[in-house]
Amino acid sequence: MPLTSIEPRRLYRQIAEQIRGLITSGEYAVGARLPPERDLAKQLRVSRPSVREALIALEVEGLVEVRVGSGIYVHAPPAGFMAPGGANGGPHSGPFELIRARKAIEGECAALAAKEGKRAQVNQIADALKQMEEDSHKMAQPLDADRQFHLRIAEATNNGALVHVVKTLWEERGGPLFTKLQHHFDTPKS
Amino acid sequence: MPLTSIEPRRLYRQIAEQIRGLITSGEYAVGARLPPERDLAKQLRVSRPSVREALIALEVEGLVEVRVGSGIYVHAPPAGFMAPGGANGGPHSGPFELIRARKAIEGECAALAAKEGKRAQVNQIADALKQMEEDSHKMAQPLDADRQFHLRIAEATNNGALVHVVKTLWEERGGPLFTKLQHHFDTPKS
DNA sequence: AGGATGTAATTGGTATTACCACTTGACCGC
DNA sequence: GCGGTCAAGTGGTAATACCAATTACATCCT
Repeated sequence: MPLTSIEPRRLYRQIAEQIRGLITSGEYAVGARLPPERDLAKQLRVSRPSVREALIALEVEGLVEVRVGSGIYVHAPPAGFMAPGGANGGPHSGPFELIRARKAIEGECAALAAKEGKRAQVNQIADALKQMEEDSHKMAQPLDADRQFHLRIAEATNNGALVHVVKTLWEERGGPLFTKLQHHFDTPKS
Repeated sequence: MPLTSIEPRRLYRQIAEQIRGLITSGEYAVGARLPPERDLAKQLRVSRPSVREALIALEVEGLVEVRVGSGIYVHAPPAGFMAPGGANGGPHSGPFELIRARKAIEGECAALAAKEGKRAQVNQIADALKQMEEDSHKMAQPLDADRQFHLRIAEATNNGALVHVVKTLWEERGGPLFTKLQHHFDTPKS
């Protein structure tokens, strides 16, 4: 009984997500030094290696800069995945942007996949779609199957860059500030 | 003469570099499973946490994919370039993927921008376009202006997520292995 | 014999601990 | 006042242990 096929996101991604949230929410401005690794580990109730892994991920993304013996500093805001200021009056920046971006990009993916896709890949898409329907009947959130569906389409384009983009956009889901808003719009309609 | 500011590169970067080399040199083809973390640590004479940090960096870059309990697999080569020993049959996946991805996504951006864009943003786009023409007359590579052009279009969609995606795809350019190939296809035609 | 099933080895994930190198700032002597 | 020295703080790396998931193999039942 495949209930809700969980997706155990790895710790370092969750931690990175949290820290990313601290930065983008304005908690730590550009140039500011965020708490030492040991404090972060204690606050987040995780081990220091895990925190380090998250920080390395953020460093590769160019979000933070690590200065040996000094600390970790905010390097550059991601230039607008979400609202910059904490108490700002941003109209509809947030889940809406992600959803519309996904809509646009995944639409193009489908078009490309239709031309480039191979038969096996089409079958994978069909499988994901069927799985999604089954989950829907079980009153379960079809999150994972939905993700699989769109991911398979992206893969059918035989374009690694597109796959990466789609994957990234999906991972932005589950963010610290999104989830509580996201499900308002995620009623079975897509 | 400011000497050479030494840069004690951190271990995980050196390790990542080595593994990256193993991948791009064809030692490990796409889909292949590279040695377990413990073996890598032993071969490289470093600790497992360091290897893990390097692997996470590579994972963030999209080079490898880790499957829990199974192993680490090569996900997508940054470019299917002129490696002689490469036994891959991929046609020409590499810069082409990026260019086609950009074409698809930026096309959608333009459509969205046409609906959402404000007048000032349209002017910015026009400015970037003019700048690009001027650069072209100077026989200069219109790289930056070109980037500005597409970036302005993305910004005109008022969608931070799309801006980020476009920016990311452009940054993939200038990569270590791309530049020397890229300009073959970047003749003034886009 | 063949398929289903359970079990053990492999492998990544996380935690704990310790120690080293570098940076930084304060303190002290000149 | 200026310079050097030292100590506290912080990231860097290592070693180890244990857990969880996967996979392969052996086993058993039909």
